Amino acid sequence: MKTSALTSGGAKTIVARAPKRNDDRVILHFDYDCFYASVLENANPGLKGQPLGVKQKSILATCNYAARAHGVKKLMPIAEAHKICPGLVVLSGEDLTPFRDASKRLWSFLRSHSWSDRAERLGLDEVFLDVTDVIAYNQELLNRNALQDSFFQLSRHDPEKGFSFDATQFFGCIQPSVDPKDLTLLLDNPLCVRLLLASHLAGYLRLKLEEDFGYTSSGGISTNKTLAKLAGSVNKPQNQTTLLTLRDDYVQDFMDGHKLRQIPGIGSRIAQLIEDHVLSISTTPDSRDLEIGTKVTVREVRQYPSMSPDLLERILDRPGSERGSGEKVWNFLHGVDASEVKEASDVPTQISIEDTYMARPLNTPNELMRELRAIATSLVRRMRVDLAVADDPDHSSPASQQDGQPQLRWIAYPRTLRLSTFIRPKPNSTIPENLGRRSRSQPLPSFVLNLKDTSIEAVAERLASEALLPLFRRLHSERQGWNLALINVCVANMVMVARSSETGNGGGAGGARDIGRMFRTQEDKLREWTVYDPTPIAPVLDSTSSSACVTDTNDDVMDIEEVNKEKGVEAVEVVEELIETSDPVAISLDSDADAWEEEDEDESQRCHLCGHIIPIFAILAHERFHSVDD
DNA sequence: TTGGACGAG
DNA sequence: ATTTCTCGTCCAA
Repeated sequence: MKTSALTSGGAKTIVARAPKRNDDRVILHFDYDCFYASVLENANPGLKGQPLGVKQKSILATCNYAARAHGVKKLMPIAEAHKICPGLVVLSGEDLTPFRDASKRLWSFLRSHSWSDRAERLGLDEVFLDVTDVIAYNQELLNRNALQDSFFQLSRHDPEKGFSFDATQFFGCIQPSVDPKDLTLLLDNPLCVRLLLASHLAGYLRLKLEEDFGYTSSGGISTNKTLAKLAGSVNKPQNQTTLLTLRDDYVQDFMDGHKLRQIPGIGSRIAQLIEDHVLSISTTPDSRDLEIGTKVTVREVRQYPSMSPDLLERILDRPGSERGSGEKVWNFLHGVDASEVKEASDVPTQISIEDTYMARPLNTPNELMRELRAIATSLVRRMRVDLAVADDPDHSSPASQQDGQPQLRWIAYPRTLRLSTFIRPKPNSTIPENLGRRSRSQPLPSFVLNLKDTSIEAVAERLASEALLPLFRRLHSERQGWNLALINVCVANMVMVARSSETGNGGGAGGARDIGRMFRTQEDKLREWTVYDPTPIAPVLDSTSSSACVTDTNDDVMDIEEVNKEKGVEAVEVVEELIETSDPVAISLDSDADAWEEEDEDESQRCHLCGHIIPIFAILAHERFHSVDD
């Protein structure tokens, strides 16, 4: 990297130049206070104020502040917690459903306040928000002659929407602390004004989280994700901190005070390697302590002789390590982080279910199948919750659902199924490290995507016996006695599914449209991915049955006509997937199928394998299902 | 595409 | 009775 020669007292030292920070953005970070415990308290208000612990298996995943006052800690064994806090109430937190639901609601609310829709969840209890454009808008509106009586506009279109605030001071804490009388001077600095506005937005949002949803939180305000998150940790709980990035030494002093391991993005592995180097510890095979990366500060690493991105790269260089990680760490040490807050998405990139069995490892085929079934059931349920929506087409036949259950349709589906296991380290092995963690994957069998007349249990049973068990045998050839300590089943490699109907309301920028991306439907977002509306061909058939998605080799989605033009191929050759028709029985039981036959015989053709009428464009994909399904 | 390492809560 | 249950990214083969 770039270096510059400095002369100090005659001796020349080569010093790596500090990277340049970009303060163009405004980033908020929210961290809900002891989230799991708060969810359970809200579900059962009688618990409020009492010491509460949340249990997973044999340990406390977390606890509220009343419990912490008694010395209870996260990840503490239950028995120990009861000893030091006899009145401790312990509830199970093994089912994550209520935590996921609450997390999603809070995230949806926060998300509606980023006009660029950049709202990223980190775990269930943290959210990054990019509010750059909201802040810029309000900066222009600010009346310098009446700062005390300012109004923050949350909407471009509805001037009523917003809140009053005093723009002569920050909301919450600031870092570093500044003389109040200097503040008027600082207000001439546009960056300072933006951070001040952001502190009030964060304060308002935290207040709403508490009043409207019942969750207190900690907040961090700065110009990138790393700084916002670290700032938020300065004053917790129930408070917020704005890190003033007005001068480079403000930022550097702030970073320098942290231990290496505290920097998000520097994990135990990286911290260990750097620490060993800085402390000149020869790599003795047994020098690992429990606390890793907590001995050395950012300042000490930074000031280590001839420290530079290149040196860091060499320190971290090992097979499989990320290229450019030297520069990345170097940037972190200086509070530089260009990573963007990712655009909000309703579709997860993967869903996994796992269970651990350390008390009693699995060893017999019976135990194994029981667990595979249980995990498969949870997984199929999660898929239907997170990847499917109720199919209520505005213009379709209103009397379509007689039974209570709304018909579901996929908004995305996974292509890959993966099974991972962990073998418990044997009683005595010198380095009981990994190598116990292994996984195998395969294409997801298409029957899992059948939403019609198929109970979760039935699908899960098939999934366990026809897919997971074979995968398991690929991992472990032994018939039994595996000493299994963990099973993880994951679906990944998501494919967005095209929408079938309701492509309307293109232009109208109504006022209601604004605040809400809150009310932005999943369909709205998926429109970007939608390439083909099959309604004209199969107007009667349930929309899921005829959804298709076209993808070119660059994964860019295009209109089918354009694909034809560009590539000179027939439509049938670029139809990538057709879901839901995998089960011929389901089709034949569908009375609508008759309508299809009558109306579309011209453009359809009989499948020579199952004898059903399939629209011409879908024949290829349909035939693929016959091969996949067997 | 697959399997693993690593980092986050 | 140290190892919960996830989710995401990146790399090499």
